[in-house]
Amino acid sequence: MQSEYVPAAVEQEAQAYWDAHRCFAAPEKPGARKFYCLSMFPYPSGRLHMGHVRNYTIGDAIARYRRMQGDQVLQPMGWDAFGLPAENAALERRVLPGAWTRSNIRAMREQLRKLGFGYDWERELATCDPDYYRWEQWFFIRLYEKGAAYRKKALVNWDPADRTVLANEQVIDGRGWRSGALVEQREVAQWFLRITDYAEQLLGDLEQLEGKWPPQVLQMQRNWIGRSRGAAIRFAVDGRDEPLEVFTTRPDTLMGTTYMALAPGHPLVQEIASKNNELNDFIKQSLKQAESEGRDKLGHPTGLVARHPLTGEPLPVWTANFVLMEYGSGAVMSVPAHDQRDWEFAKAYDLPIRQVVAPGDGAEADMEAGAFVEYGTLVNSGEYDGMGSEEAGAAIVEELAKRGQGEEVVRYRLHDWGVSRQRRWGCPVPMIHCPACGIVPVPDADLPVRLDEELPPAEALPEAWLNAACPRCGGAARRDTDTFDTFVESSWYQARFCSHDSEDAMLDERARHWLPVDQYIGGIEHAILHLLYARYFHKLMRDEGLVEGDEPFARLLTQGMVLKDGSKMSKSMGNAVDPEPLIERYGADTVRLFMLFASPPEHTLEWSDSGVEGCARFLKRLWRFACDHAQGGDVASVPEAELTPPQQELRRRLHETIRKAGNVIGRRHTFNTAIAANMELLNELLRFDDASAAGRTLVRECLSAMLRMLAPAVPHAAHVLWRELGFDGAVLGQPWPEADEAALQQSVERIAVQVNGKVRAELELPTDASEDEAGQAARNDAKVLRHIAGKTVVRMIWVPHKLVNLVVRDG
RNA sequence: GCCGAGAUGGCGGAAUCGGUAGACGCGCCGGACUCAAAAUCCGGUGGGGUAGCCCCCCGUGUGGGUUCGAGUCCCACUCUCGGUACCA
Repeated sequence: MQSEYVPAAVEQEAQAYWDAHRCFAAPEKPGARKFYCLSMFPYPSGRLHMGHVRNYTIGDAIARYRRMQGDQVLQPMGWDAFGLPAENAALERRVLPGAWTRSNIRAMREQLRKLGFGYDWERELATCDPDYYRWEQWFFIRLYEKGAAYRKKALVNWDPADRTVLANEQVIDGRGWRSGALVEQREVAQWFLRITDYAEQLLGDLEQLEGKWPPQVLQMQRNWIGRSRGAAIRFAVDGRDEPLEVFTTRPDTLMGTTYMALAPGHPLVQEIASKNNELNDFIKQSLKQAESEGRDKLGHPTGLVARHPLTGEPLPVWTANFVLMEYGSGAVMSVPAHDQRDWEFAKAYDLPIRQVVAPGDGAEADMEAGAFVEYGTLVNSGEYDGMGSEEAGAAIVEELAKRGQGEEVVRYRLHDWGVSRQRRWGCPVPMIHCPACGIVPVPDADLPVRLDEELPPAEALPEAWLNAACPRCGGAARRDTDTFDTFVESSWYQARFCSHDSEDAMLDERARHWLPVDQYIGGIEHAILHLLYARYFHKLMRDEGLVEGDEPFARLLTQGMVLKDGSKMSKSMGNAVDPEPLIERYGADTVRLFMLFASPPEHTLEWSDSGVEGCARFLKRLWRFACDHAQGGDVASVPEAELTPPQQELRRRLHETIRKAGNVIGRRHTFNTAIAANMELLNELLRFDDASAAGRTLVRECLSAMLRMLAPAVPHAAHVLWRELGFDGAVLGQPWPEADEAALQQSVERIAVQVNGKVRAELELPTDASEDEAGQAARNDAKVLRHIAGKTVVRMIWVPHKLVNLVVRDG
């Protein structure tokens, strides 16, 4: 055996073994306890970054740990392969997006293999494979057929130079991020998924995830869905048939309404503006401005007059820049006395402020200083005077309902999900537009609608691709030219991994076997969009009978960012550390060990070159120690009773380590402390100088347990050392070590002695010492005596196996 | 503003049932080996007092509280990080 640790050779040997024995293939075994461990799949940018390495190291360590617990583990890997960078690369380097993407996948797959992650590569998928997106198209058509997908015109960011829709993130200071052209708001017909139909479930089912997902992720999802309960109230408008509907969470303030405010994009405003130049100019101006809090409240009167639903009082109708078309109905009843924005607007345009709620404690609200926004007691509200806000609100809604002018409603911040993208490198929308029949889905038999991967994205789609016969009437028709948002692909990949090779169905019984994902691991940056969409898709698939259960990810671990010099590692910051040279220099095991040891998974991880060195040193020490032991030849096993006290102590330390490591990994995934415990144990072993048969037996017991405990973190070194030491089988298939209760027993133990809560001495007592014995020993201790001399012990606290606390008082 | 998480040595972090704060690693200091260096090994390392570590005092963001005993529980603050926001 090589007494010097050469990571490259070690890692090659271990990986060759795993490959040859298909160790990570995950067949379905009915009856076995399954564990589906999934790390968020990467976008194939071409190279792994340190964030990937951390993410996948954590996932792999958990998967390997569960396997040693006896679980049937599935851990797949794939590629989130559609997206803009491929199109940009195509434009910049004259390559095809598909070729570029696939070559990146090859490079990154090689990097993942070098790191020794235990993936079932037979299930690998890329979302740009027609076999994958075919089922996405199939499923979209099912959604369309049941009304869950629909097409409507929507305002979008339109880049006139690149002739495409841009995501909000791609608009910088009102200009397209690539073209630099001024972005226009344009109405374009787009596909939407009716996620708002599931808002209530998406919110309610978060309860199932309580304690299993990080609390901040649950809260972020709740905020994003943004449920609010309130009232829809309709105000008649003079000279119009249609009333104006508003949404308010404060119906109790209805009597304080002094004007109405509409979003500049409100249809009513748009209509009037077409005949009113001044108003039209105002709208144009206000639409141009980027939305931001704190900007001045600007408005313009529309000339319309609305009627208060209870009093009939005339209320001027304004358009105002602080009213959002995207929330509620794009119109608000303005109550300047009790809403700060309404108040500021009223001050700016000299509109009346009428207080109708007074502070509940009888204090005066200063209407000149600002709005009084809290709940309180009603005033100036006729029959509602004296009621509390909640009671009054309910009474007012009841009265409105009686008159047919309003009712209680629930509103969400969440909007339907616009999934159309005017991009080439994405999943084609499987729809045909027929002049006679309208929108007609592509028949299932004709799926997938394939992208033309040979066509450079800068070139226009050829007529041959665009033209299609209408599946319904057979007439000339055109294909939909949009592709899906790439978030659609990543919303169901976890299910397809289970049925990766199913040719006649999107999913099969294997998906029901493996789902839900038992442990999902990924970055917090996906806390809202990806995780919300994937939860939504799971419910859609459930309602189509494809999967069972309400949620796709039973447990979620969000790993912290990798920092260097205090800020996130990134190319743009210039502080990125490339994993590859590090693996070359130290080996995959050292990199993995550092990732797990430097901090707990959820925390940020501060990069440290010397920290990596420290991990490398530990592995070298472990290696050398194991080699030295192996060179000592075989050992005979010796009955436990014959152990000397130092041997017994080492054995106790071993089993304490086992207990601790199992505890912290199983309960909290804090590999850092499990590794630290093993480092301590190695330090003990290095001090343990005992070449007797019993001593060597004991060392062997320690090594056996240590290699198993370290295997999830440093699988290659553990694999080779396990074999070199002549243990049975491969360490990968071994059970996790179990702590031996008998070994944990000790005859004497160290007890702290406190006087008035301060530690003053340490005692060595028999483990079975009684309270009286402990008290006596404590009082007789010289150090303790100094602190109790001349005082009265009024009380003694006895915590068995831990401490004695003498409570003393002067005199 | 609102929501969430957090604050422990020079640094990353331990101590998650209220019971010896600072495990483990890094860094630093001293020593061994060496012609020398690297590597490796051994010892020390919260601050202060002090005849060296025999001991004593202080110490987990700040100020109070509960308790025999608080990093841990309660109240009030400060700061940091993350998310989100004219959401009616």
